Amino acid sequence: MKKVTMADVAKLANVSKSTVSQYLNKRYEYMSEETRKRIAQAIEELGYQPNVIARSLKQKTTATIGVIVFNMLHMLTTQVLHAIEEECQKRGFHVIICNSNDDPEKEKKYVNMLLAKQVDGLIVFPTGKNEEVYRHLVEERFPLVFVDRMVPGVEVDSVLLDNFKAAEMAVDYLASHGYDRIAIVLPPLVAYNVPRMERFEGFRIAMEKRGFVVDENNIIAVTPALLPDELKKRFAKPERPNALFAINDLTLMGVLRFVKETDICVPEDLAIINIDDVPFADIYTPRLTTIAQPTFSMGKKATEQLFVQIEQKRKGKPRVFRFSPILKERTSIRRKD
Amino acid sequence: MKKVTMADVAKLANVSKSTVSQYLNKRYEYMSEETRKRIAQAIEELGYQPNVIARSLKQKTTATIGVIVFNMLHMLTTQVLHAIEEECQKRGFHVIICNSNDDPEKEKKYVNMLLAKQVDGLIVFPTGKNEEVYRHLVEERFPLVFVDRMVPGVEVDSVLLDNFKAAEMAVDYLASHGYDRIAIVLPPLVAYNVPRMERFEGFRIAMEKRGFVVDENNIIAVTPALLPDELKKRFAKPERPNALFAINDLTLMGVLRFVKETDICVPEDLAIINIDDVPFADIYTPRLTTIAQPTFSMGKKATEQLFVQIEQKRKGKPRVFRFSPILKERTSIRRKD
DNA sequence: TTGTAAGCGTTATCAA
DNA sequence: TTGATAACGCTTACAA
Repeated sequence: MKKVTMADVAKLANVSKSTVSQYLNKRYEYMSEETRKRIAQAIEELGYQPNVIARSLKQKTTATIGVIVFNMLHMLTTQVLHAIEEECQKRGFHVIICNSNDDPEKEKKYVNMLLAKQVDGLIVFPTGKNEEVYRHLVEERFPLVFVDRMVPGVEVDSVLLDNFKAAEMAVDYLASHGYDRIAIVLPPLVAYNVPRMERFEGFRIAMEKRGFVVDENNIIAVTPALLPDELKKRFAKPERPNALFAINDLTLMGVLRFVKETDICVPEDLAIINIDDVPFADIYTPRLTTIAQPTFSMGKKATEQLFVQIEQKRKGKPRVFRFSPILKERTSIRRKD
Repeated sequence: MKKVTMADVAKLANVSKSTVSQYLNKRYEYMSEETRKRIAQAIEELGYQPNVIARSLKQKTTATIGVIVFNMLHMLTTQVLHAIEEECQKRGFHVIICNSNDDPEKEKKYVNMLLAKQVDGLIVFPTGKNEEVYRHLVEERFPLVFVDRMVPGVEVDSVLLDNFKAAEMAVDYLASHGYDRIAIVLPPLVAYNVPRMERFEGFRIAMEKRGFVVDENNIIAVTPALLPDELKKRFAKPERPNALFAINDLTLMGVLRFVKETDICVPEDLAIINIDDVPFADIYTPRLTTIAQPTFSMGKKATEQLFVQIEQKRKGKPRVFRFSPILKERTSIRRKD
């Protein structure tokens, strides 16, 4: 459809391509008012639009970054993406979004495709299983930032929740409200999922610090779909927990489903706290006390950090930015006496 | 960082660039096993990766589409985007995502930037206020699909919910369960927001068909933030509604907030139904009866339709694809006698 | 079966 | 103040 090129404009304006190029790049200094006008008019008349691809080829920069996420439907992802897009928008950059769906093979393919497309940088919510791929990027000093998770063995600027603090916050809040039989609810632990590990470790440490013993029965590690049943089993056993700490929104859903299927009362019989602020926290009964991630700040920071790398190619030591969780005090926990 | 080019590979393999190009494009037919191997090895050795930008310049196709949405945080958006990404992934295409934030100026700027970047097509969740921009694209026969909303006056393939049917579904379900004082809850009506208008019209028509009169008091059109207060005012007046139809998830939130701030019982005092399936529908008490949009199918269809346009440049009459809403029967409505 | 050379639409260098 | 001309890295006739 669109075929009008710089040459056409040049011809119509009776100047050379180079002059048009000057004009487009606002190097007006040595340009007569006269030609400037003629070019402007020619552009207008032809409805000319520069071809960014051609420019990119020459300038070796595309004003585009790639983002690879492991779960597009997750709320954290949505919100961080929103912030990334906004930051890029400010700088005139575009964002290509790819969904690895937690599949390392896809993730790897995407990295390569995006590099082939000459993106200027990459923000990745990593699956955690492509060490060599990322290590290679680091060696090449390719601009790269991790978000949410990190890849063991790869040193890269990373933006993460302070997971230890979040777990500690949960335990402390529960403990200070008089709860003493606290169970943690999470998907099965796997080494490559760093936040999960950290939240679990944070929990264990906080419990010990408080002088609680962590009963093996109170580590409920099962995939969210099986959670309601697993919880029922647990609650059939003695020494029921009186508080549940769900390490993310998905496990929270499992917990709430369980609660709904039983006659347990929250917070009378059971206190609930979780990481990730969910949109219905305020309208649920009781209103849910949660530990929110500052998703917007995290996305902003990740983008800013990527641009630091893009602008000054030589980068210093990679830094890990830990964002403090935010306690949203509502009513799913009540002081117990 | 990456500087190895086809010429380097050619040199190392002792062949010409064209031969390497043949190889890369899998035109092996007239290539000796011998050279093939040499090229493969040279590529391997140098870690060569083709520069897609250069290819795009020549081939006039970027294997990239642009998507402009008016609200990145909306669940519908997230889910449709997910489907779009997946469909594109299958075809080896990438997706550039832009957020117009319902600002027509931004939307317009994005359209132009994406065209400059030579995207092969555009999927837009339109603000509804850029008629000329889109009209121009249509004239140029540029591949374009609208999702969720349409732009009055622009004839383009569009993927939308069957909003009339959705509204009718709500009224019918409520009526058949014995509710007779049904109120509709929605943001203020504006002409460029087609789905909103359609849902409202659908409601009005369905009510009339059922022989109900639509009391002006039962059209609660106010921005979601003010909704709880507005509803309180309404419920202070006589002839309270006994059922509420919220036209989307955001207004639903307003309704639920209102319910929470009062002592109204759902579904005893008040039945609730809404468009958009919300993730907590199942765990809310009572479980929420909703009218879901088939978001995944919609995203898939939009993408397929875009590729139809991309592949056969001459397109027939634009089509509007209306997707049927899906009633998710839960317990926020109970038979009334 | 492989190589030469001419583009693709810009930008950049250097003359004029 | 403006214009030739050579890149940028790849594809593609056409030749050899």
